[in-house]
Amino acid sequence: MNENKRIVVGMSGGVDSSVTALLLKQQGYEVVGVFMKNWDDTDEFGVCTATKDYEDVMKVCHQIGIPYYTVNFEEQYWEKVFTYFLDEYKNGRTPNPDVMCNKEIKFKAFLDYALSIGAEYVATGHYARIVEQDGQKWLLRGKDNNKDQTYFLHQIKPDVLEKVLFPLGDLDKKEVRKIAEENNLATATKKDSTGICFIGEKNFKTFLSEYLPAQPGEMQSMNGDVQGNHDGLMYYTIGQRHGLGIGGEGEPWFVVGKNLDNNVLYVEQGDQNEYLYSDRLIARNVNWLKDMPETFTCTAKFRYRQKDTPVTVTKLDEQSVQVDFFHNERAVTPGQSVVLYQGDICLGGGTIEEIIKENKKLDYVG
RNA sequence: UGGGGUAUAGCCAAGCGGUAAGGCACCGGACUUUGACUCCGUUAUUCGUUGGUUCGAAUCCAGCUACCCCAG
Repeated sequence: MNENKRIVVGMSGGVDSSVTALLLKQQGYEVVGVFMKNWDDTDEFGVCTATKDYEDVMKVCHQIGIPYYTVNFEEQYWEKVFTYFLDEYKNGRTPNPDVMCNKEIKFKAFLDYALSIGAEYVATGHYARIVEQDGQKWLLRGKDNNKDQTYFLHQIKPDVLEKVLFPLGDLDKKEVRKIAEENNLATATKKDSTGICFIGEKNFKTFLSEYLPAQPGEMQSMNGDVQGNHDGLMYYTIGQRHGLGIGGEGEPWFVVGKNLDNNVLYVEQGDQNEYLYSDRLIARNVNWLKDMPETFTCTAKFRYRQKDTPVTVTKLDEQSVQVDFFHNERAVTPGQSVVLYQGDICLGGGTIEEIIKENKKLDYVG
């Protein structure tokens, strides 16, 4: 029944997308493996480090018996993702490039490409589920809650769900590894990739310094005392502990904010420090994956791999919301995403713009 | 140039004659498709320096050096 349905699988050269392609092939689809090249990461020896990944894609596709192609989105990636990435850092915020990559590249440019070559669906190795209920498709967390990636997917448009398959959504990571091993896939024991795709193994600071000028300045505690010097505000994010180099007496020091005008990084001592906590945020660029009323309660995540926390959401307009936390939250950070859930259903989410505590906007978080 | 005090890892800091705690920082690793957080682990043959006492000294004594405090 699936014989004549063509599916394009986004293949990264990792075990997840390999198994994705395999499973769809076994289900009888006409599967095409496509490797996305979004970044020219030729190193100082003239070797493109994506080459190794593409070799793995080729091996796996041979094993499965499907055709494979490369598609180049470097231009779109630079324009839509990397520019955003740099702009956010320039403004002292902490961007989430992977969220943007899913929104603009994987589930827009890449999807359009797939449809243009006659594909009925695009599939990826994300740990997330799409289910249909009452004639509507909803995005659900992956069954393997530990690997759930809906946080990164919340910005994709609802109608995109009609065209996407996540075959790994009902599997645990362990099962995926097992399937890969049983089928002797070349990527069966390949280590999971982490880190920003275009930075890879490189040092984050070194990478960023190649694109943005660093402006060293003072680190101050909130009372104005100078505690040390920073290498440039963009290298730090709210709640960060390491890399400050402040030793001495007492508890560890954490970044609690930044002042772009004065080029000051604010630091305070102790994981429980009051300056790290807030009780409300304003988010914009909200994407809804489910119709919701003007105000409702649900749970939210402010960072990937964080536990859900109960909140009340109030729509300010179609694109922005106010989110009130039931309990004070630590290190909520502008530029990161707030993603809303009801049970396993991902309702959508937006970009954190303002942090508020006791009705006062926290200006120091930048 | 009178009196008193302190000198232990990058920074705090235990130790008080029996063979260098701990915390912070740093570094390494785990975790992780952001940046972080978190977790685990390593890090002083040596206690400002030179001598002395002792079976044995970071610990006691003396000289020297540095810093601090009080008087000047």
